[in-house]
Amino acid sequence: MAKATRGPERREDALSRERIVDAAIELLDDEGESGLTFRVLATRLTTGPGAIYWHIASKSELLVAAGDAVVARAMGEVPASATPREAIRRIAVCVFEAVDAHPWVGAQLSRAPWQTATLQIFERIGRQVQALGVPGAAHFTSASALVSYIIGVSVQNAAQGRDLEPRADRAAFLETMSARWKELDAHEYPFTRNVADQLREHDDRAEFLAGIDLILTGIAASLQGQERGGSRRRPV
Amino acid sequence: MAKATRGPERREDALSRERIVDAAIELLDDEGESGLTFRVLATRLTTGPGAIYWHIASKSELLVAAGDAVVARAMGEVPASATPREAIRRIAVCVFEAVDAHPWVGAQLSRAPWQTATLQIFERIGRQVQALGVPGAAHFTSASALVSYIIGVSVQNAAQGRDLEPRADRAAFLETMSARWKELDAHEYPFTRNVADQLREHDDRAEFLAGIDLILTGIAASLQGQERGGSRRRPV
DNA sequence: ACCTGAACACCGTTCAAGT
DNA sequence: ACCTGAACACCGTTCAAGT
Repeated sequence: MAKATRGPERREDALSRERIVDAAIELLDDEGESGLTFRVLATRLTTGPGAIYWHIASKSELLVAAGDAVVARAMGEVPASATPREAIRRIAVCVFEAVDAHPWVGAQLSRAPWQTATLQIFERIGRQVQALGVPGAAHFTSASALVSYIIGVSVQNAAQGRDLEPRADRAAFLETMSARWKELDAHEYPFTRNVADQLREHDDRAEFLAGIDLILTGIAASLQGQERGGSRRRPV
Repeated sequence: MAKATRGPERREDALSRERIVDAAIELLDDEGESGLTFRVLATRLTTGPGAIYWHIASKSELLVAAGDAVVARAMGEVPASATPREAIRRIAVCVFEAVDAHPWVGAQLSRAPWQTATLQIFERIGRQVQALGVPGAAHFTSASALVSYIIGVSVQNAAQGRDLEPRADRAAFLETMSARWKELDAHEYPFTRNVADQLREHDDRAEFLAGIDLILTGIAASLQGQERGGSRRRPV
């Protein structure tokens, strides 16, 4: 099939920022963060390491671009939903799963905050915070808390799985970890020992959403306190 | 002053795991994460790079040990407090400030979750969650949400300041960032544009605590939902 | 047991030289 | 304008050899 491209004709195999970033994402997914090397990347693109520098200034710029691209695609996949609360949960899950599928994005998100990637998430969450009826003055704080939580947990979740062998039973991992918690010093770690069983049975995605719900409940409670009315609600 | 040490006498300048870790922390604080090099570290310890490997297996082990040490010291400095709610806020602030003072710890915390450092925070928070009256089955979830938020935000906050010049007015940084937000595309980023002023005036530490409060409020509200009938317990 | 420091196998990045 | 690939200035890590 012939494909109609616009703009000046380019060699199919010509280097471009876009091709480089896509190859980098592929390489990062295949080999992990330590697998991304200008030499390997150049080989995959059938060129030399120097060629890449014509299109991209540095490795860190490449990582930022790759992270932004992944987040942008994830945001594009957020399904529409009726209520703001439900929308927030969906955006959160999309970020969580995107980072889970591309663990290196996590490192990127926490390394470069207020980058395009974070901003996209912030904007999407912010609109829903607004829709929730949060007063203007609290927009930033509420959205910020949600975004921080979403990114923070996603990153930590991804880091957790990153070192596991490809299919290495997550269950087995939790099992050993739980066993280790039970062997902790009873005087130093009483709480942790007690919840060791809950660790074994827990579902990361569910815990993540439970945290979102706690924050949403907190926001809702604050709303109620703010609304005029005789009886002061719970303190915020 | 002569100092009385116990155990076998050792040369004052002998290498030891402890001395290496302390030197590493100092180096990391001075020069940032990229400044920690086995060669530089060896020079500071007036030895060769190979010597370090007798005491420590790898650079990543060194980073973990350094991070653990910093967190342990920070936890030691948490002041006592009357209510669980206040205690949680204090632990949170201590972590936040420790990571702020040692930005490289942030990367470490999110790179190696469920490491000793995280566990220490988890344990401390968990005890207070328990004291809050959260039912046993929700212990893990509540503590986990709090710890995730605390670490997540601390890490992102540290990453934010990390690239700033030593004293480079944070205010100036927020000013430029705020200005940039106002120039964003009105169709793509309506929310972010609107809160650009709030970004400029915001206080990271205050926003952080506001988020903690939202979660605590959420927990308290859940407690109340759980208790049937009269709400005899005071709000958290 | 503990330390030394040269050597190995890599990196990111640059740059003269090509097309 | 864009690409090539050798070369530079580093890394973490190892290991024979010393004490």
